Amino acid sequence: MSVSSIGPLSHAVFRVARLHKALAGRLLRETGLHPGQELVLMTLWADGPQRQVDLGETIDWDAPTVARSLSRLERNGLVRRSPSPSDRRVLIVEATEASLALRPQVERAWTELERLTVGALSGPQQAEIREALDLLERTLQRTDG
Amino acid sequence: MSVSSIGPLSHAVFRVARLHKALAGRLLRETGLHPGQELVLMTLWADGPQRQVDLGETIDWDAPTVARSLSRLERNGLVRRSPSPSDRRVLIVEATEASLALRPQVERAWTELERLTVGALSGPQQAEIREALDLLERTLQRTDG
DNA sequence: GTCAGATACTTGGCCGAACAACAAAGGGCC
DNA sequence: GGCCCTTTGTTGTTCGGCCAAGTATCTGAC
Repeated sequence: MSVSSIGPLSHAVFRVARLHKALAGRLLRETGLHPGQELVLMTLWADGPQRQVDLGETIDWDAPTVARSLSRLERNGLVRRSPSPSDRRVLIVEATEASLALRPQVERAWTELERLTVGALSGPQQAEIREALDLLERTLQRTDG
Repeated sequence: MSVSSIGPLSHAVFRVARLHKALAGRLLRETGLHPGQELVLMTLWADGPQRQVDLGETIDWDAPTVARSLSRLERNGLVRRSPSPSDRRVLIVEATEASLALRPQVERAWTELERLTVGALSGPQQAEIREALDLLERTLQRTDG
């Protein structure tokens, strides 16, 4: 009983995800960012200063992952955290001015990532794959808890 | 410029992969295995003793990941490594007898994972998604190097 | 035989990601 | 006011995964 004979769809998801993440890593290389960090920065660039918990909600990370990722970005001067005046539990996160220098590179990397992922797929094929992934996501979402 | 507006397909791949892996983690919980370790064991159960590099080839992991994962499995008594008589560089890996006790649970978990991933999808929808993922995989594979 | 290059594996470092356990602060209820 | 529960964020631990660097061994060209 090999892996693919028991769970062909699951195995395919595994492999696609690994390939995709590795590609993202290669494309982000020049920015010095690791896959995932660009999600944080892009969210902060797009939505502005916000609480950590809201950031985590947007990119769907749990609190510890957000906290540690921000610590690393803060250490590299790409992110700033300041206490909220209205609620002493929360920290307001924002992208620093220094981080803006990376924005063009990051957006170029993501555009390229999408281009390579879509590849030579035809319009209808792209739409099909997108629908398929959305369907998978909704199905998996229901298994939570 | 939000993440999904720049790379909707890439973002979808991210989210599906994360949900899927989290689900695998929950299902494997009773076995005490972490997602990924079951791939190693299933390969060894199916294909028998083999070199680390061949194992890595099958599950598509790089050498350091294979080495460390095997160290952990060896520490837990699920895997045994012995030197090859014909080539003193290589180690032959095999699943231990103790690991066989986990086999039914692992295969049940994977069956359940596939069932939940497929969800309520119709036959044609399943075939479509599988084709879509295969197409994605082939496209991404070509970006290697 | 010798030496360069390929191959097999390990280790160190970094990161994302999950779970658990914790501290601090807020909010509602009595 | 005092109490309980929730919310926010942190740290500890473990894991998969990548790159880079290093060791040991094999192989092939000369």
